[in-house]
Amino acid sequence: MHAPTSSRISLLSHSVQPSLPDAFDPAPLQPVSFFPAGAEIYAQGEKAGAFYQVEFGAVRIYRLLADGRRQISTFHLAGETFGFEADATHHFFAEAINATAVGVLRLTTGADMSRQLLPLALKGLTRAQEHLLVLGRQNAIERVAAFLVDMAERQGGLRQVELPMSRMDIGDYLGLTIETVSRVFTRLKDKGVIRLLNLRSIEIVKQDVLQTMGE
Amino acid sequence: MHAPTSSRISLLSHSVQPSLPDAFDPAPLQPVSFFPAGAEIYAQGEKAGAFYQVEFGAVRIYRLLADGRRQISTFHLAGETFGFEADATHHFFAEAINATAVGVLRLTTGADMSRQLLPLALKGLTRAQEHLLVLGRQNAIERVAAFLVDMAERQGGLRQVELPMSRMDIGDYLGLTIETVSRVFTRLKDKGVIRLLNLRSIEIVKQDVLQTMGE
DNA sequence: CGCCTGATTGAACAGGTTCAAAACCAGTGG
DNA sequence: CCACTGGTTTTGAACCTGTTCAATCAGGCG
Repeated sequence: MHAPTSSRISLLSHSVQPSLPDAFDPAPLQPVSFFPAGAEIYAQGEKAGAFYQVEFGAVRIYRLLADGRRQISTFHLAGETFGFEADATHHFFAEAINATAVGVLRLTTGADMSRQLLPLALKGLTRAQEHLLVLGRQNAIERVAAFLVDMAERQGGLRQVELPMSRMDIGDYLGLTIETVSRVFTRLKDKGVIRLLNLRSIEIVKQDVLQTMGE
Repeated sequence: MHAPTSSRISLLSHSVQPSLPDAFDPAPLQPVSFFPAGAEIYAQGEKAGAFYQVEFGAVRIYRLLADGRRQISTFHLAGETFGFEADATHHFFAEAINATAVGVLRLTTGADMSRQLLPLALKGLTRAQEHLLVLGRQNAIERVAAFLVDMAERQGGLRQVELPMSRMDIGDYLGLTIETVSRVFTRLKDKGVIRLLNLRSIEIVKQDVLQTMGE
């Protein structure tokens, strides 16, 4: 496991409790922890008790099978919140995809906390259930299309989309191999639906076509 | 849309608000609504604003693609609660699988409500994310094994498991066709892992083997 | 400039789907 | 009680999409 640039443990056990900011507050939370690319933020089985807001960078949440197969359930981009669990244990792994900063908040058990967390939990639940439809019933092209549309929306609906993650990550998110992801990108490019500006950024040329494919 | 045996609308718009029972209370909630097999409890796009607890029977929660492909995200058995949404709109369909009774509760916006709902939402989130691993990374035999183990656990861990739903429902839950589901059942039977007592109930003979296959 | 990792492309393969037919089961009526 | 009937499930065979294995290509960093 990688160590974050500023010790995670010391921050989590920080004895001075900062005043509770609004979970939706776009301003940075305190304290902030930094993780280099690939660093583990928490592991499955670890004790939970904090939650996190991405300041910059990107985070992948995933689970593993015994033989190493991996399923990424969500990516979290700047501004998004993650880390809340049904019980005191983390059921998933969280890793920084790139150099990432996350605001860390210890959980209190207040009613306010519930009121703030519930909308986030419900939104996450809806997203997860929508992703089930993609994995259970859509083919490779539809999966990639849905992924690109989602990423574009989360980045403000611009034509140009930044993909902070590798093909491997995309594959493990969409239940595909890297080869298939790569082939689908090529296919979409040849059809003139997208343009590959470089490995990590694409331009959506035919928004409507992509939209239709992914639903 | 099927009409429930006692009108859903009249129950939902019931002007007398019963005292709020504990969401975890195993005793029947009031009022109770009855639905015959296949009846719609709510539809995607409908206004949300109530939640439900299964008294007896079983419920499927699902989403559709434009061409009719269906993904069931969850089954709810007796005692389980469903129907909470991220906003005022239902994002999924809910249908009775068999003759089913559900307790109906109108939502209030209190802090108590948040505190009661949050654990349910978080549990649902964890379940959905675990199901993502099944759909994204497991093959047909592993999916069915995981499903049977889950159903067995939810029925008290007994050897004999009742499957209230059709092969079609199981397929749409596991992202498989009915033919594949049927073939896997046959394969598991031939291996001596399960016995098919009748179409809707199976006996788990080799619990350990099934367990290992599904993880 | 060269190396090393990640991405792309190619060809053979396999698991699950599709299409089709037979078997089974539950419910109904004689 | 049994036969009929409609729908569901099982079984079979051909097919297809995505995987696997392998080689080439590209790009970032020392």
